[in-house]
Amino acid sequence: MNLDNLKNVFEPKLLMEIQQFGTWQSFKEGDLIMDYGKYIRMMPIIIKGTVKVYRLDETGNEILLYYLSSSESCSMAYSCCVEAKKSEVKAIADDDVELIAIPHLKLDEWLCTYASWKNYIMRSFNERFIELLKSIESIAFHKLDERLISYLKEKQRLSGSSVIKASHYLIADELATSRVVISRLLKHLENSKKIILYRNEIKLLPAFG
Amino acid sequence: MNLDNLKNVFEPKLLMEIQQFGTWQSFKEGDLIMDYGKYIRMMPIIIKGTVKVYRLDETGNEILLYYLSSSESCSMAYSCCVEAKKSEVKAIADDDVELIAIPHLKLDEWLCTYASWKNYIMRSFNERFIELLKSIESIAFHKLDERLISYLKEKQRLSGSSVIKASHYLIADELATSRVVISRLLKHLENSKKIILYRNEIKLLPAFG
DNA sequence: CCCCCTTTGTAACCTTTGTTACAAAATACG
DNA sequence: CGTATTTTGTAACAAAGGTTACAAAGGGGG
Repeated sequence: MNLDNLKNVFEPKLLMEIQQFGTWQSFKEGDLIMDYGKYIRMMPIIIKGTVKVYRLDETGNEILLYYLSSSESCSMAYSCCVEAKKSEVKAIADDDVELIAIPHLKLDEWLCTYASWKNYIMRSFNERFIELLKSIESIAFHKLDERLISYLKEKQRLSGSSVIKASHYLIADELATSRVVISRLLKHLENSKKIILYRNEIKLLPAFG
Repeated sequence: MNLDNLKNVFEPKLLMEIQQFGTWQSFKEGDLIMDYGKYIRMMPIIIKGTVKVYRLDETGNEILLYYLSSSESCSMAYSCCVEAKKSEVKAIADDDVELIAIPHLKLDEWLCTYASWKNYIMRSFNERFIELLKSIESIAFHKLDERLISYLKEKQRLSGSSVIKASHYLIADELATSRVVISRLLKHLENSKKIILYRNEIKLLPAFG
């Protein structure tokens, strides 16, 4: 593995430091990368694959915060590192994942020595922030059918494929509703020739938009 | 005005710098502190009063992000400063507000020179983050009646008073629903002896909890 | 090839929330 | 004091989403 994805993000000297001080880690689909309550001493930068980040709220609901993919990082991990706190999130490999873990001492150091690092961190925070805001907007102002469509489009964008592999149950879970409701809405979309349903698969047709 | 509120947050030397480089600003209830599209070159630290921070989403809905009160700061402003971007948020004084504005050059500098500053910034990000997560949780998993009760309790906590000054219309707006619905739910709460309704006022009774 | 488990389809019904419409009360303001 | 504006109360209805229950189809493993 190499750090080519990061070439446009960091200056060469910082890349060398990342190479030197970072630790390579590999995970297989479904692997638990980080769990609630563990101490975080490293911040991950995703090189390959996709990571799902969850949070457990006070009432025991597990909520999907965001997906991390190539060259992205986890703001929650960062702020945990800086404050030396236990993890409030759980991270699971959504497919096979390669990442490089940066020790927390370097996080601090680079903030002062590399402008590109500081910008990267700030941009990460901002992107996660905007991401959450979009979630709120989506839940607060859009009906489930619209949200489902956005969800499918996002999956399409992330995977680069018009065939989405997911069960109705999984989708329901990520949209915080029930399976029956999702099945109903998907069936509507199929009836209007926007998608075709298979077992564990949804094919988006050209008419899907 | 003085910086006593910040004594427990920052070390004395940093306090002096804040005093020296920060600019005092006062606003009256309802004043526009920051608007969409303006360049942000200062980060505010609230000394007195409460600020409401809004964001405009793609579909034109204005959404209340969070309240800022004493010794708190606005993470959105911070990341805007660092990336020299235009404001994506609007800030309105909820009552009379005193704040001290820190020029963006100092933001960067202090990050390296004062550990307490770095921690403050990180904690701010984290708090806003958690705040948003709570919003999502609330909207996604709780029914309107529960959300209304939380809303009233939060207002009570922030103002320190059991009498909440707000019209049904305002509440409906902040919970992203319609006035009629809020009136209905409030009337239920009144009928069950939890609150008493007046014009522009809601009195929380002991039974409210 | 059979059994089991997961996934999907569908109906019927209930609850919550949103909408429209209209009236009455409170307040602001000239 | 009288009129305009804002705020609140309420009814009646519509729509969206949640729940329960049950059947059928698909796939995996022995």
